[in-house]
Amino acid sequence: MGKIDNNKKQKEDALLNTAFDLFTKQGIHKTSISDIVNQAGVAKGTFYLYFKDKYDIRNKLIAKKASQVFRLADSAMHQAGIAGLEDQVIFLIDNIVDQLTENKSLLNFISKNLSWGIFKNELLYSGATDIDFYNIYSSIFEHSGKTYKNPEILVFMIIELVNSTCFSCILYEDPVPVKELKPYLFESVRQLMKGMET
Amino acid sequence: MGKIDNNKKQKEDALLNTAFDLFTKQGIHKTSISDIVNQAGVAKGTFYLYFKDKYDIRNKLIAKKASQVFRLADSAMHQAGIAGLEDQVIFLIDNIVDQLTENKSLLNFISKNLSWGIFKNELLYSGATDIDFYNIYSSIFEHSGKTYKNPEILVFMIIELVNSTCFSCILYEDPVPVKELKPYLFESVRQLMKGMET
Amino acid sequence: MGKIDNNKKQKEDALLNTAFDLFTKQGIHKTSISDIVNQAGVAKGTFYLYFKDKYDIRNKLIAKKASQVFRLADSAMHQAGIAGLEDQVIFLIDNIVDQLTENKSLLNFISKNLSWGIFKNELLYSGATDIDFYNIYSSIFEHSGKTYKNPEILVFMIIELVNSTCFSCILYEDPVPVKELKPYLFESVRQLMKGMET
Amino acid sequence: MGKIDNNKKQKEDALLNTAFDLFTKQGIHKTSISDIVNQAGVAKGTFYLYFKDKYDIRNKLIAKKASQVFRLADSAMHQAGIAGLEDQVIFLIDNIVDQLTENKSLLNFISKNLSWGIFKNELLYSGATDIDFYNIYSSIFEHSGKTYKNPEILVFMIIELVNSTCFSCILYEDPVPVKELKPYLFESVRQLMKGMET
DNA sequence: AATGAATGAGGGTTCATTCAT
DNA sequence: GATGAATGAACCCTCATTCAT
Repeated sequence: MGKIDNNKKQKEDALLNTAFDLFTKQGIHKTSISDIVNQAGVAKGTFYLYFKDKYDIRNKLIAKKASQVFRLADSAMHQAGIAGLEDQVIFLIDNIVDQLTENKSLLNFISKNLSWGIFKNELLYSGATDIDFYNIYSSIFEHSGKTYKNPEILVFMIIELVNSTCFSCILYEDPVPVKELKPYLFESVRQLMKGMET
Repeated sequence: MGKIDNNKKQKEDALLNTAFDLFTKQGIHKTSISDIVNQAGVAKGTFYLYFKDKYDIRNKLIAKKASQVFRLADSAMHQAGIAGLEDQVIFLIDNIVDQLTENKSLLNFISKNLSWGIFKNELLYSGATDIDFYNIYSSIFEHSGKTYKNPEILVFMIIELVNSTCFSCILYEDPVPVKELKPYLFESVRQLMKGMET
Repeated sequence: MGKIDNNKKQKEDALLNTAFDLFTKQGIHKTSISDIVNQAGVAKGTFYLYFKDKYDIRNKLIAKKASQVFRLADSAMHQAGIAGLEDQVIFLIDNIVDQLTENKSLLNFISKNLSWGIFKNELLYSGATDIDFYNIYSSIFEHSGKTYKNPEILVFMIIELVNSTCFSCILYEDPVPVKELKPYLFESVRQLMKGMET
Repeated sequence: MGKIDNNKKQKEDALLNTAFDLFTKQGIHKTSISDIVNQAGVAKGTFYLYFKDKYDIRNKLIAKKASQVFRLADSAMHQAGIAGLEDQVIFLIDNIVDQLTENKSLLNFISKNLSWGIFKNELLYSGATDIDFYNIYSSIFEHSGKTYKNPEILVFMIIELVNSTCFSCILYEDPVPVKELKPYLFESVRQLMKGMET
C-alpha cells in the first residue's frame, strides 16, 4: 500500500520533472507527450493516468514552481528580519527577481504562463500547495499598520508590472539589463504603494 | 506591371486579413496554413511566395494592427487638443484601452504577441509601417519641457503595466473590470512619471 | 460457500447489466471494458475472471435478453388463450414487435447481433437459459394438427422477415412506420405459412 | 489536366479496391486506414484527400458493389428475355443469389452493411452510380399490367427476406444450404406478391 | 507567378491485457 | 478471488512543405 502509493508518487514526480525540463528547454508547443514519457522512462499510457493532457501538467507545474519561488523569498525575508510593509514588498520582489535571473528558463516558463487567474486560484486560495500564500499576504498587510484603497488591485498592479518588465529585462536585457531596471522598478513600486494609501 | 503588382498586393492583403480573422477567432495554434489559404481563396503554394511560415505572417500582422491602434489614439489626441505631457500620455492610454475594450479579439492578439522587442523593432524604428512612431514619441517628450531620468525605461514600464493589467481586466474582469481599474491605473502612471522626473 | 457464490453471481450480474446498459446506449464498439468495469464498480482484472472478452459478454447478453422477450410473448399468448397455429404465430410476432417498439435500444441490440446460429444454439437447444424454447416451439406445431413441408425453414424465413423489416420500420420509420407495416407483415406471414402447408 | 484527373481517378480506385479487399478479407473493424494505404501504395494523408474516414469509403463501396450486382442481374434478365413480373422478380433474385453464392466475401460485405436507407438513397434515387435503378424498378412494375397495394413495402419485404435468409444459408448453410432454400424462398416471394396484388 | 495533389512524420489518445500485490 | 497500476502497440488524423504542372 505504502509501497504502491510511493511508486505512484515517484512516477508522477518523474513526469513533472521531465515535463518541466522539456518545457523550459524547448517550449511547450515543441514538447510532445512522447518526448516527456520517453525521457521520464514510463510508458505513454502512464501519462494519462496522472494528467489529462499537456495543459494539465503545465498548470500543475506552474503552481508547483511558482510556489517554490514565493516560499524561498518569504523565508529569506523572515531570516533577514525585514520590517515595514514597503521594505518587505521590495525585499520579496528583489529576491524573486534574483531567483529568476539565476534561473532564466524558470522565468520564461512562469512569465509566459502565470496569469492572474492562475495566480489567484492555484496559488493564493488553493490548498493544492503546502504553503498558504493567502495568509502570508494577508498578515503582511495587516501587521503593517497601513491601509490601502484597494489592496487586491495594488497587488495585481505590482505583480503585473514586475512580471512583465523583468521578463524582458532579464531574458533580453531590453530595454536595459535587469540590474539597471531595479532602482527604477523599486522606486516605481514604492510610488504605486504610496499612491494607494488611504 | 502596375497591374501585376496590384494583383500581388491583393493576394498578400487577402492572406493578411484572413490570417488575422482566423488567428483572433480560433488562435494561432489552431489555425493551419490550409485554413488561411482556403478562406483567402488562394492556393496553398501561394502562401509560401509571400510569407516564410505562420509566424512570419503573425509578426507582420502585429506591426500592422498595433500601428493602427496607436495611430488612431494619436490622431484623437491631436483632435482633442490635449496639452501637457502627463495628460497626453493618459489620453493615449485611455483611448487605446477603450479601443481594445471594444475589440477584445484584437486585444487578445496584440497582448499575447506584442513584446517590447517587437514593439521597438517593428513599430518604433521600422519603416515597415507608414507612420513614424519614433517621431511622435520623441516630439511629445521634447515639447513637454520636462526631462526624465531614463525616458525609455519609463515608456517601457508604462507600456508593460498598462498592457498586462488591461489584458486581465478587459478579458476576464479579474481582479476587477477595466472600468474600475482605470482610475488606479491612471493615478499609478502619473506616479511613475512624477517619480522619474529629473 | 453459498455466500461466496452469491457474491460471484452478484459481480457477474453487475457486469452483465452494466454491459447491456452501455452496449445499448453507446454501441458495442464505443464501449470499452474500462467503461464496463468502472460503471459496474469492479476492478478491471475482475472482468477477465468472468468473461473472455467483450464479445463473450455480448453473446451471453443476447441469449439472456432474447429469452426474456420470447418468454414474455409466450406467457402473454397463453394468458390470452389464443388457439390456432397461424393466430398463435401472429400473436407472438405482434407481441414481440410491440415489446421491441417500446424498447428500441433492445431492438437495436438484438437485431444487430442475433444471427440464426446464435438463435438456434444459444436459445433453442441450449440449457443456458432457464426456459426451453425448443419445447415451446415443438409443442405449438404438434398441437396444431397441421404439417409443413419444412418447419425449420418456415420458422427461419418468418424470423428473418420479421426481424429485418421491423428493424428498419421501428428504428427509422423507413420505408413506413411499423404500425403501417404490421398488416402487410401479418398477411405475408400467413401467406408463407399457407404456402408451406402439406 | 486530363493527366492529373486521370491520376486522381487511379488513386481513388486503388484505395477503393484495396479497401474492399481488406474489408472482405478481415472485416471493417480489423482494417485500419494504415492497412489500406500501405497496400494501395499511397501515403496516409492521401486517403483523406478522397474520403472523410473509414465509413465514408465503406458507403461508397457498398453503392459501387451493390450497383454492379444489380446491373449484372438486370442485363442477364434482358438477355434471357424473361416476361411477366413475378418471373422477372424471381429471375433477378435467382441471379443475384447465384452471384453472391459465387462471391461470399461480397455477400458478407453487402449483407452486413446494406440497410434499406442506404439502398434507397445511394442506389435507388441517387445519380451517384451510372445506372438508374429507380427507372428499372419503375418500368418493371409499370409494364407488368398489375398493381399492388403498396409497391414500396412489397419491394422492401422481398429484399429483406431474401437478404437475411440468403446471408445465413450461403455463408453458414444454416438452417439449410442455399440450394435447398431456393424453392421455398421463390415460392414465398410469389406468395408475398400475390398477397399484395389489388 | 500560381497551383493543389501528394507526402509521411508525428501528433494526441485509447484500451485490451497483464501481473504484482 | 480481487485488484488497478502499468503497459505499449495501434489507432485516427493533421499539416507544413514540396514540386510537377
